[in-house]
Amino acid sequence: MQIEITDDFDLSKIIDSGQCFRAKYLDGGIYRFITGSNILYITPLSHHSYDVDCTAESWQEIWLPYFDLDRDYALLRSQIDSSDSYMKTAIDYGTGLRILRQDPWETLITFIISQQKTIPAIRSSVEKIAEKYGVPVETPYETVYLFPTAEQMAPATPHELDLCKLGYRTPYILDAIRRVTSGLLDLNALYACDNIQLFDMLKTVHGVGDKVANCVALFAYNRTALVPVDTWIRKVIDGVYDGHNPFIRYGSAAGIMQQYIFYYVRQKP
DNA sequence: TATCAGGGCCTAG
DNA sequence: CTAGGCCCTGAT
Repeated sequence: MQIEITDDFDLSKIIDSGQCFRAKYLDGGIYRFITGSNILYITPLSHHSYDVDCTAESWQEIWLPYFDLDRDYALLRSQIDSSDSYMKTAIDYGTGLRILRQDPWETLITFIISQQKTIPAIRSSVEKIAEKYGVPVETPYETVYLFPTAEQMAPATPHELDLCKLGYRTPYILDAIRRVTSGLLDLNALYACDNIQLFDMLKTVHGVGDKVANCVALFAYNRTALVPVDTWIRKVIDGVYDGHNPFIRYGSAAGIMQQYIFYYVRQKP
């Protein structure tokens, strides 16, 4: 099926933006995304048109929200304070980025793992978990292992998880599994919570601090007013903005601005 | 081979 | 509130 996307949409930038760790580029111009039990192969054609291997219903119900395509990013970019030259540069550089609406469970586990790891190391651990506990799906291109649900991960032992190179994070993952499978933490119910409630509930999980909670809120629950502050963003706030958080002023788009700057500081030559 | 930092968080003091 | 420790990997 062929679709048209006229707003900002750059698949390579999205994949390299550090918010998702299983999306990838295959050969032949094909990009692959996974969410829940859905797998998408998408190929840019020409002039805002793309080939996707899903049905119209699936595009509408799953992938359109996944890529946050209801939001007008070009409009957002046009509303930036032009006196903020660093922000302007970052946004020009990162045009095409989008904030994904990912699966909350996968996002929670992934960002617990992310602490004190490089992106390649995160990818490796997440992939190992999928291969060990996830359901395999045969596609025309490859065997994909879906990211396991909390229930599917429930039998995991500390020794098994150690094989996924989680290090000191293993007890954190076990705590997350326990809280979700017991109903103590209902990730679906959190969609209805306000930002503060969501943030506080996520932080009840051992190993989830401010940064990880903000990442899950932003990259799964699309809470774009929230700004994860990691070491890179910290450096920009301190070095470029003299310690003053430059994102707050953008209100409900603050988290999106953070993503442009995160991408810029990581990728710029 | 050795060293270092990596999208932090928890605990003790 | 702050310092130190944490398990491991990828990069140099």
